[in-house]
Amino acid sequence: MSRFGRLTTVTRPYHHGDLRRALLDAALAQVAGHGPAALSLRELARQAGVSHAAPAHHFGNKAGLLTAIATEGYRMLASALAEAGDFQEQGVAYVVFATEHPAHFAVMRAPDLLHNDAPELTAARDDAGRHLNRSVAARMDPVDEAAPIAAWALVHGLASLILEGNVRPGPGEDVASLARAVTGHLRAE
Amino acid sequence: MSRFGRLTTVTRPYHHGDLRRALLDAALAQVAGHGPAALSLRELARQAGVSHAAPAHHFGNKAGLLTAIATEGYRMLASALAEAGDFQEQGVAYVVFATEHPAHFAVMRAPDLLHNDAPELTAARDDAGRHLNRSVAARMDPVDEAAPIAAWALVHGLASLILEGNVRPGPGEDVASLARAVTGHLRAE
DNA sequence: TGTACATCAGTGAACGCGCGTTCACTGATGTAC
DNA sequence: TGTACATCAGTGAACGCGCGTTCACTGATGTAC
Repeated sequence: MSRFGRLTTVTRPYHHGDLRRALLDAALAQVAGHGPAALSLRELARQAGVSHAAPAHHFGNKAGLLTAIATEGYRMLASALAEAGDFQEQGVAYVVFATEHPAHFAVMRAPDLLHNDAPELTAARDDAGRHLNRSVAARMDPVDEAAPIAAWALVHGLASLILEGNVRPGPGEDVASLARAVTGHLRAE
Repeated sequence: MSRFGRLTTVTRPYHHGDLRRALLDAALAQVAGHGPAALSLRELARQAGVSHAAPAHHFGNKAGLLTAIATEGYRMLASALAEAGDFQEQGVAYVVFATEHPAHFAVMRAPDLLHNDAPELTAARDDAGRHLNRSVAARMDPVDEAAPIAAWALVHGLASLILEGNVRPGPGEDVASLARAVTGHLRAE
């Protein structure tokens, strides 16, 4: 028997190992299926094989758990935007992020369910906003206020349509190339 | 005492008058506030001043009520699209519909909560789709598959951003004029 | 090497709540004669 | 004009359920000495 034998027997060890992460992942699966409002802490605990009171230990309450997910989402989005080269590629990155992380995206859009003033959340959100503003400022005519709104609406709408099942990349096409084709329809300045 | 005196006394009459409509309106208010998933039939009944079992009488169950709302929404959208002159004005009409009827719009986007195969629902939805296709066919290059997707994404995204509180018409501007300015950024064919 | 102790992670019972749905019922209304 | 009857609208009690949160607790682990 290995020195970790105790951990690999059929009966679960008392300590989970990484329950926090396991709960987050179970929550993401639940949100992807039924939306953030329908999230149930007891169902999470069941999926993680843990008592129903355990989630409170890590997140305090439901809003705490969703706040952790939203924060994680904004951090991922910020780093995706940071890596994207120019303005159009940021749009592509936005669509790709939303479709690859639909549960994070949905939670980020449901501020009512979060501790919306939690410092780590607002910090992550501001960080993502800064990356966007940088490239908008670099490209847009500052007088035309509708231009950045149009750009944002286009990528936000495409992401929504894909997530809601109304639009799908064609054969041999991925989300990024579809997003590139669609954002190509924005008028050049 | 007028001949309707009985109906205007403080104690409620046994028959409501138009309970069906009253329940739909209360449901729309609830959905606008908390989304379709959080709709509670008992809360509706409370607001309509009626016993909690009364809604079942009119709609069977919760999905039946939401299906009635979605059907009504598609009918309104279809007639708004029918009245809009050209393609761009249809886009404007889409955004205006979504922002003027946010609760209908939200329910229409939540097919999981509906009796999605109900004949009156599918009929209304198909009708709205027909109006859209007509004007898309009249204007778009049939080879460029991304063009209608871009148009739809733009108006859908703008509607979402307004509804989520991320974008607001400027001073002296209404939703329609904002939508016109934004859709003007689509590349002409 | 052993032992005492602090700390952390997870348990399980209990609470009170609001919900959707069912069901036999009663009040009100309209219609046929 | 009256009366019997069918139909419709809404009632209220009851059911079983899953939920979030609290709380005193126990198991497991790490650390100081």
